[in-house]
Amino acid sequence: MRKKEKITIHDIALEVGVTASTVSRALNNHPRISATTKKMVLDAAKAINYKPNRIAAALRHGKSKLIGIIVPTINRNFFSSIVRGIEEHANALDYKVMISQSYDDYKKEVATIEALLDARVDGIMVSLGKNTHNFDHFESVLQKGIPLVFFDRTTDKLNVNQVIINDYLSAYQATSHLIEQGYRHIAHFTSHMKIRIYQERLRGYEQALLDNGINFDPRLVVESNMQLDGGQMSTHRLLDNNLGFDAIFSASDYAIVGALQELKRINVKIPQEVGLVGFSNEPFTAFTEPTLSTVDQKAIDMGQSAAALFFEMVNADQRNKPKVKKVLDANLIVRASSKRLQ
Amino acid sequence: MRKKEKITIHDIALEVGVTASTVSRALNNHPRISATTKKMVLDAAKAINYKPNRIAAALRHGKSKLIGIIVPTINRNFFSSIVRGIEEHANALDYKVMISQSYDDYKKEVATIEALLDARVDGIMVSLGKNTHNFDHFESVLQKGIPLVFFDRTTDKLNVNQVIINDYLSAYQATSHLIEQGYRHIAHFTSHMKIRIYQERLRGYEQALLDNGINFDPRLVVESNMQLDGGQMSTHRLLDNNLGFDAIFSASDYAIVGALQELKRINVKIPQEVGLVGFSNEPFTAFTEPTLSTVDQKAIDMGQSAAALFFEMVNADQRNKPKVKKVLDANLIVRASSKRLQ
DNA sequence: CCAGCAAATGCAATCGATTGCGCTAATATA
DNA sequence: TATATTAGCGCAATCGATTGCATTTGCTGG
Repeated sequence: MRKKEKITIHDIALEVGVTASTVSRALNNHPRISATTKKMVLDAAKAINYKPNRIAAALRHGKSKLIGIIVPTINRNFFSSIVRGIEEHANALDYKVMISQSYDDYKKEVATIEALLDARVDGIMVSLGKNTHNFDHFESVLQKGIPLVFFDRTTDKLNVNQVIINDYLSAYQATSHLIEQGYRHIAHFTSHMKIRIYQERLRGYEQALLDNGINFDPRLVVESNMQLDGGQMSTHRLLDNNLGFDAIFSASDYAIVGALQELKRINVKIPQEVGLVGFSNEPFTAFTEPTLSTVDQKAIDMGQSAAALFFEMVNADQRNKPKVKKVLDANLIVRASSKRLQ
Repeated sequence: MRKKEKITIHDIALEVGVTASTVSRALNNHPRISATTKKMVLDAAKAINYKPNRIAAALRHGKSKLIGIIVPTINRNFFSSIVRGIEEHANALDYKVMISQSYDDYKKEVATIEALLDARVDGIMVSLGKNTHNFDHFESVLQKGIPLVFFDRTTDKLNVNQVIINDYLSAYQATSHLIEQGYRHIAHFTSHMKIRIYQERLRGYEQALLDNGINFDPRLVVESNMQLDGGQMSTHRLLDNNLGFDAIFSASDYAIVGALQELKRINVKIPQEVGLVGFSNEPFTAFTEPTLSTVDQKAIDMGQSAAALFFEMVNADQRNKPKVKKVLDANLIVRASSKRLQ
């Protein structure tokens, strides 16, 4: 079984009796090629099983039809769903997607940007790492005129297109929900205050308290890494300081599970004694006992929006176009952990 | 701020006063280039911030330095961790990774293979979709001589390199563990019997029963989609048929959570009355109440092994090399749901 | 002093597709 | 009928890096 020769447009040209130029134009549906020739070319292409070499095309017109995506970790339902949304939109337009993970490591994020530029991607979509507070590595992307879209973990220090959810409003609604359920001493689990989403969620939390005549007590706001153990530690801090909280609104589902575990360990009744609301709608929030209320971020929508924004940038004339910030609404999902009325 | 001209080896050549050929060879550390010239070229390259155009290189020597990965869904800790393992290994060798999801859809899997071939990837690594029982789409990959590695969800109908865990042994150990804990009527949740991993896990389950003098009762083996609802339905089937089971070994973590929920709903005590063991060590198994015993598949190891296998194929002379099947050992993680002794 | 050889580099083709420009022939316009 | 258009296609350069085959230079040995 000998190796099949690679078949190129020249083979089609030979077959049809025209030149490669004509074949190329025919394949690209160029208006200056007659319908009959086009048909012959298309038929011949199919007949000899021609596959265009995207690499050659990419070299010629500088488009790789590749989009680079960087997320902190793909290993989260939220991020993998966003990627899914992007992929769906991109594949429909004949683009492929390259995924990289920064693991919340600043250096890796920088290196990944480099790698994507090396790979000559046509655009980059990023959700920032937790430790990224310097944005120089994106400047070179912008300078090269490569479309750049941020989603979810974004920054305002850079003038770029971004897609986010209304973190402020979601937090406001989640907190209001707890208040409606009769909780009054609501704690808040959060993370690095340099990160926009945590700032916003805190802001929504505060405003909801304010609007309902509840005093904001900074001691009830606890920072951690937002992982399971972070949630556990934060819970202990609240307990140890004897702050008498009766609910927790956490900016992360992982942290709220940590709280749930610790509270159950000391026989605190959920939701009767303490109400819990998380953030992200990770699948496991439906698996816990009791099930956890949380905020669904409509990840797939976000991915599709981000992709849509990207393709707008690709098609439109980009010079001096003002950058847009697309804000999606999230969805509070009320489950057992915060429902104590009725 | 005008657009920076693209800088190529010709710019370096001009700078140094040699030709592009020499520059190319110098950059690639060709032995016929003098050390001094090499140094000058390297210095100049750095000075003018030269970035090689991988697309051009790819076109010339037919290597894209891209690896395509296809998984059913990235949205599972197991798969995303495998991808992480592959990525780590690949990036270290200056390869990039393109991830695609088949969503367990046969047609999408076929289309994705096409797309990856179109993108001229240098190799493909696949975990098969649940509904893939025809493998013609891989034949064209093999014919083109493109390295192909299967992992986890593999098939023996194709002569390819593969990386799997010892599903048989893991199931044997999990079942044996339940028996040691005093359970005697152990049910098994499984899925499509066309899929290797489920065959193997069933086999291990059976053999463990046999070796411990327990009768194998086919009515205790329940097939489902292995999702949460599948686990719930399977549990009801067991209950409705009044089969008097006292443990479940599930080939999926999702299904075992479904069982856990249903059993708790009717006040069955876990692990006192019924013991549970899942498979995959999804993160949420540590979040449930009680925590779930499960089998850890060492996903990152698997990814790295798969990548290692791939690079062996790339480097070695591939003709007629016998295909290898790399079998990794998994790890039984005993948590509360199956620990009733002591 | 010159053939002989090796080291170092240049020349030019090549990978496959794209595209500006030009050419031919057919059709339209005057 | 002569000129102006236009449709349809070919020529050849191009994208940037690579590489087989020269070519040049320098050195060794006879």
